[in-house]
Amino acid sequence: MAKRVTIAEVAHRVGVTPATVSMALSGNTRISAATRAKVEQAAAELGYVPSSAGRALRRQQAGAVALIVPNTSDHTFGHLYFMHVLTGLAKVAARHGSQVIVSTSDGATGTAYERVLQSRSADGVIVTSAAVDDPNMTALIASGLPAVLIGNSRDTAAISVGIDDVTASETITRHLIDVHGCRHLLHVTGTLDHQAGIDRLEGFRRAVRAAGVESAVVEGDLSEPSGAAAVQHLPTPVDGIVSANDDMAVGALRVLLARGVAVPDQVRIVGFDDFGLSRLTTPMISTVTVPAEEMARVATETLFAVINGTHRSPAHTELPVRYTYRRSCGC
Amino acid sequence: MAKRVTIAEVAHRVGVTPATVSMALSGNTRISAATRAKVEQAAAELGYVPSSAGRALRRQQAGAVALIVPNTSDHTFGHLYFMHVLTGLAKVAARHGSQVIVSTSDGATGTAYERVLQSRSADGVIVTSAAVDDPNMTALIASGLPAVLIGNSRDTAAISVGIDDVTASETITRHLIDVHGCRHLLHVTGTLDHQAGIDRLEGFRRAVRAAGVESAVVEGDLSEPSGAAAVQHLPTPVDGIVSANDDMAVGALRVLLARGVAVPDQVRIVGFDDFGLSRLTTPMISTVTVPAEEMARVATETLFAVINGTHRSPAHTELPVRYTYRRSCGC
DNA sequence: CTGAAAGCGCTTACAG
DNA sequence: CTGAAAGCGCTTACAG
Repeated sequence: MAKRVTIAEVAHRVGVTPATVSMALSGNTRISAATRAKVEQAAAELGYVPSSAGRALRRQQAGAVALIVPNTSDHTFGHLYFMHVLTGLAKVAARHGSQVIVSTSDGATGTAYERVLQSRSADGVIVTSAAVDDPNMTALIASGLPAVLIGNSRDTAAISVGIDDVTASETITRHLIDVHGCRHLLHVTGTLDHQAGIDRLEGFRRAVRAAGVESAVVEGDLSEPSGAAAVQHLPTPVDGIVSANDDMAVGALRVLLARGVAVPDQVRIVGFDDFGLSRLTTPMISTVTVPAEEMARVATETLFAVINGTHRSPAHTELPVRYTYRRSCGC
Repeated sequence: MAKRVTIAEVAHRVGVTPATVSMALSGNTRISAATRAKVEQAAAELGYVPSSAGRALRRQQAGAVALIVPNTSDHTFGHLYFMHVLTGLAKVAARHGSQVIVSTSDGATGTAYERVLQSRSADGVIVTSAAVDDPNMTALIASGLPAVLIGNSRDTAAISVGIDDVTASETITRHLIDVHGCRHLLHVTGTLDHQAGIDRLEGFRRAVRAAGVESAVVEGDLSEPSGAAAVQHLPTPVDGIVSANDDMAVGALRVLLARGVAVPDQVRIVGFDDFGLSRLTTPMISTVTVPAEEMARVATETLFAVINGTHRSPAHTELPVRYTYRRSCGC
């Protein structure tokens, strides 16, 4: 076990007080250039790294931000999504000299993020994929602790970063109708206790209503099997499927191909997310590219603004999506 | 900003000293049951959560472990792999009441994990995917700080958890030869500065040598494009491909299918990892299922043993793999 | 048995 | 301008 070097040892070697070392290393102009040079050299020689605990206790801030991962994220969607989010978060946190804590909110502990915040392990949290009216979420927002939500929330007190799911869903549905001439559309929904699921359904409805085409809706749960199940017993002949995510689109695609249905010639399929899956299938899946990493970057920048008191008023930032048309819609 | 409750406030409300509160909450028998009950109630009412910084400073341990993520993990492989690792790590850390820190070792900072350890932000680290003879890695191991490696290392001082890549690669190669009658094999290697790449190549060589079949080797970099490139200009007619990971197998598969080559009828393909991709292609890819999450669980349990002084001697734990034969090899 | 001090490592407000 | 104390919140070793 390598010994840890304290500020006192650096001070002793240079022949100054710990306070001087602290100031020298933080670039306080009160310390002469000569002293600073000596302190810096001694610190380097000894391999001094400030204790995060000592610093955190004194400064009254942890020097870390936390990403709250809901326990419901065990499938591939979750994996890819959270790595995009984690990547974006990590980049911004590094830029702010902050550590990243990943906190799993397992059912038992319940309010994992409250503990993270109250123990001051983290100065703020990024929360994502919360269900609408999740009591933990509303409590968190009400508590006023620094928190930024990735996604859309009805809570007007929330600070959040998201996309316009209604418009995105409407747009890609209209693409099937207007560009590819679909007249019998099926929507496989996401989880309808999440705002994204609700909004993507709403966008679909708007598009089919405006165009006056036939439509059906099957409720899914974002998993690949639920997408497969949704097309097992089609309620009606269908020439286009709008899936609320790519995983379900993969499931639907697989079933159709196995059944000898030509995609996109007989049935066109579009998905949502573009976190990695949609490029792997044959045909590749046309989808709404959700900028997860950028959402995380913006959310984390916002979080630091909240922590530093720069940002106060609740606000929602909306990021643009891209539409990535591949083979599965006929493009 | 919700105010933070300190142990002093709990003590004040109950009319005891902070020391008594600390002992009561930790279940110290010195405190009477009656007092403990009062303390617990007051703590609950006030919403007291111990400060992690205060506790860390006093106890001289952070109450956190860190996962070091190399910067080279930007592709999907990395995403899926690290989420498996992170999932396993998080479960074990939660069981030990420890936080999880994710630390990106960006090129600039270089020895990110040393800083994490020296600043005492974490009590130990899990490191993965390090290159053979990575100087940072050898320095870390030599430093004696608590660290467990996921993967195989030549460093005899390292504590590590891995699989037998040589045998796994040999076994799946022999499967192509013995079960499916392949006689002209191609190996697309992983990065050969990583032990896994070296070992998987070695296993392939052993199998083809023992069986006396023709073979060729193309060096890849674990990315899907490099798998595609490997089969663009085949050096020789090939009836079986052993790819050092699934991403490259996907790339190779895609090129062959686009060229009208039947898989598995004309060319059989197998991969490595089974982190999620291999089930998405058509045909699905036969592969070696690497138990990434379990490796992480075992590694993290070992890490806590090292931190607690229970585990001292360097050791390597080897976990079994599964062989998941799907459509791409003809099974 | 119990009360209260000491001290973990740091930084900044204060005294000189 | 500079030296050195105070104190962040906690836990345990010590004094009584």
